[in-house]
Amino acid sequence: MKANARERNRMHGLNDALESLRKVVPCYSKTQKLSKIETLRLAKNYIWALSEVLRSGKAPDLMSLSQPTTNLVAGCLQLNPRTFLPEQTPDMPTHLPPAGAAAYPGHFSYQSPGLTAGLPSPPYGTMDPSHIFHQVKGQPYGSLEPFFDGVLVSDGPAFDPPLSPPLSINGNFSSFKHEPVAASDYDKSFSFSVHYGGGGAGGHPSVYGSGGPNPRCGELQVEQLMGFDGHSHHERLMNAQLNAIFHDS
DNA sequence: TAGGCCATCTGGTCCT
DNA sequence: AGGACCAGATGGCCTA
Repeated sequence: MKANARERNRMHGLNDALESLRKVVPCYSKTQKLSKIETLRLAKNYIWALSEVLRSGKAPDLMSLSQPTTNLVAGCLQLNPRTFLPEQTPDMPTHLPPAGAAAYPGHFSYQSPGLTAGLPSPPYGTMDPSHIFHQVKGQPYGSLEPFFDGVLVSDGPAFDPPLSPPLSINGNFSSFKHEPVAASDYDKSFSFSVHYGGGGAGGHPSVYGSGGPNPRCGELQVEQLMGFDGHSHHERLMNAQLNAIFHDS
């Protein structure tokens, strides 16, 4: 019994730490908790993305992303590339779709070898750009350098080999939708919200969900909520890119 | 009913 | 010896 109690407390401490982590990754939602594995993956990618921002001084370029990530960015956001990448014309895509993508424009799909899986992690959470831009932009680099010094030496993406099943993302660029979302489902303090569907069960989205339509979250939407208008177009694009990155696995 | 996620129990191993 | 850590087993809860 004593050993059990210790083990319980130990696991509670672990869960408390995980909960703290949930609150600082850009998908925190009070109503829809990220699973443990999703939290860890998201945190890993969050750190990587922020490191990229610090290293390069700009938002991560889609070209530097893995193919699944790039597909995820496009597929999940369901954005027209013109919206996503304002400088390019729809006739001559330079960033999207990535190599391996099928048809363009209008629609592409990337079928990764092996397993067929849906969106990697479909939390209903939201992302506050301040998580990234206020803390990174506003943070004097000097105070961060001691922490990152000697760490950010690699030029390549710092992603680990995929621990999760390969992604299979189907993106339809032509359907950019604005649909109202029940405000009660989300923390109103967030100004930027991206959420996407997924399968799974157990009261929360599945890590390897099928991505099937769902009354609440059948598709990822980029929405204009309060405060969103205050951001420049470019900044919104950066937010969208980063947000997508954080969901890669 | 199957599958995902979770909490808990439990035995083993390692460390102090 | 006692505590920390780990991993396997088990059962509950929930949703498709």
